[in-house]
Amino acid sequence: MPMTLSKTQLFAKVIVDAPLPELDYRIPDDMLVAVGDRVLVPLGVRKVPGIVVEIVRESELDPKRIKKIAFLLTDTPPLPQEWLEFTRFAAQYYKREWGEAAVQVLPPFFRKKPGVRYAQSLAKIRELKKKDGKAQAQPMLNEEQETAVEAIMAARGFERFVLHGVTGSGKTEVYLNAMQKVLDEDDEAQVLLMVPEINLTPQLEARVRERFDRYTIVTMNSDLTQTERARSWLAVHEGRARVLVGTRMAVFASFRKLALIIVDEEHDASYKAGDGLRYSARDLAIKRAHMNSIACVLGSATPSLETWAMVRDERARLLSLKHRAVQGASLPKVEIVDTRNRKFHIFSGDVRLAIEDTLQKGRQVLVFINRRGYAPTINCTACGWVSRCLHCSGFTVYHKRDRALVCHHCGTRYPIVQRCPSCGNPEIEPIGSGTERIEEAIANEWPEARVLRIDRDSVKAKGEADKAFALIHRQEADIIVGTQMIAKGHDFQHVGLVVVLNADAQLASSDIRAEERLFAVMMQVAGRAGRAGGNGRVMIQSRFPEHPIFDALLRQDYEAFGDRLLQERRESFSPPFVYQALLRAEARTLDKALHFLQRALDSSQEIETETVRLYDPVPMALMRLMDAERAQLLVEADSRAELQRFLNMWKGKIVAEAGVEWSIEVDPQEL
DNA sequence: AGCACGCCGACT
DNA sequence: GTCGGCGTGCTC
Repeated sequence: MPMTLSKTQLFAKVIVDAPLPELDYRIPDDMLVAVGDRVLVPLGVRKVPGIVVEIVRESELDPKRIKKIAFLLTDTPPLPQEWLEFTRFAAQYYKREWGEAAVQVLPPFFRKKPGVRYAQSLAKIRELKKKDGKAQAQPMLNEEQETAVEAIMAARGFERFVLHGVTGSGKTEVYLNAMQKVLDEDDEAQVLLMVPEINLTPQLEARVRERFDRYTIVTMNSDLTQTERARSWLAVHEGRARVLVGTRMAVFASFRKLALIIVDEEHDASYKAGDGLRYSARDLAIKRAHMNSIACVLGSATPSLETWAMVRDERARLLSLKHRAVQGASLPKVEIVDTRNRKFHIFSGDVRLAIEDTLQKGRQVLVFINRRGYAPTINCTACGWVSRCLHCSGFTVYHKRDRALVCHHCGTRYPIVQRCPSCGNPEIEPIGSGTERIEEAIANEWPEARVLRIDRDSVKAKGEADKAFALIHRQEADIIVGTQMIAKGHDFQHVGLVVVLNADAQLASSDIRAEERLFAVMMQVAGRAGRAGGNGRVMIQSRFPEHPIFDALLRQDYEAFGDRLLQERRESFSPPFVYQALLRAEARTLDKALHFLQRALDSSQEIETETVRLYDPVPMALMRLMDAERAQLLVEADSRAELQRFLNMWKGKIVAEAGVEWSIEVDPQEL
């Protein structure tokens, strides 16, 4: 019987970067398409990038409506099944379409049709070869570190570890050892080391590179150029790179053989994506480890309560580093300075004395204030007028140096007013203090000291921050005033005193996570003092010195702190004991946004559920942002599964309204 | 998401 | 009389 050469028509299910489900396309006879291939497909009048997720023999659709795949991108091997499943999970968990999530997390470079220059840079890319050198000498581990590494290596399949230890306890050495063992064991194995945005410093990268000289290491973060990012991505995708060090986006890299995931500073807020797919890279890292049956290590001096709850109900194994591994490092002495009866402007008498004493000893002082600008707002002394943004529902911040009133939400700048716009009074005064004002006060009080301010305004351009930090290391500054920026990732050898101003602002916050964040930041700030030579001092000014947070802080006792907060959360039915999602709406007017949410709330009545609770629509904390008025509706459930089940049913019932933009956020970090 | 189509208001 | 506003609907 003669061979029939008529080919069977095949169809590809393709995901694209749009809120659309999988779309069917005809595969041209001469095109060899596989699952995971990147393609260009016609969509409406345009051509868009897509990914083939399935190949089928039949389509439900009217054949006339099915278009052909326009182009097959053959520049990279197909995306592996594991990556497809992982992105599908992420999309469905965060209530987006698969394509939106998957295409968005590919490096921009791989979202377009290749040209000549593209091919050239790709060839250059592939020059990054898999290395195979000699083993490195390893620093000695102490007993705790040894135990931690052994526990991680003994993991069979999926297991969560929480590596808990203060600054200087040697967490990094544990990561590096575990990584090394995993890499040495299997010469295909790959490791993902995730770091917060601010921590991917050249210093850390250099340390990892030096240690893993024998392996190809790549990094991934938003500072890389498109080509650099593509090069890293491809090296991991093709298995040439064995180690990926990256920020939250790295969780979506495509691996050949992922064998270990480490999330450093897992409590850090930068793991949560603020736009697009609002994922938590830490949560997804755990899920990905689970899907790959491998270990996931979460490291922190101050674990998030979600993570601490895992430890306490034994979903994660706690590995504690209680002793300082770093030579010469000692715990700084923490003092709470009672400012209830303040008779001073910025620094209490004790703090002033301590600053002078430190300067005399030739050591540096770090002053930490969590607020940039000169003053949070300006105020008319006669009628009480305060400067506000025209586009947002917030005050504008007085920036003295720039001679401007700046909205920190939308960036709008306004000229300084000479007289009150409301009553004409020429006396207008700054209210409160930011970094600029503190800098000014210090310069007045200690005119001989060299003062350096570090915040987002003083080190705007790329590289300026590194220059400023270098200045500190060379001891060319005596007093450093700064925001969070100075708290993270940098080891200052000559700092003898850390002063914390304005810790109270966070204690007064209504955000349930404010206290845990304050604790984390203060532990971090405290870690800046006394890295070398001991006798480091930390002074925290507060009007609530009896607050229990300080008790735990004095003893540097995270466990007690975490347990107390968990207890409070349990009693108040708050996360991590309940699971939350928000339905958000924005419109030209608050009424429209609230109306939409009310309708969505009504539509939820039809859904049968016992444990899911919906709250009334309310304006958001920052109600107006860039001329949009915003409101939200909180949904709570006793389990993730219940919440997911409810959201899946609810999503289909929500009816769009003209002029109202809406979105669902799963596991919001702020309400 | 993008993009086209379509139906009402102020401009060369 | 046309340019352009954004409301509506569709994309395999």
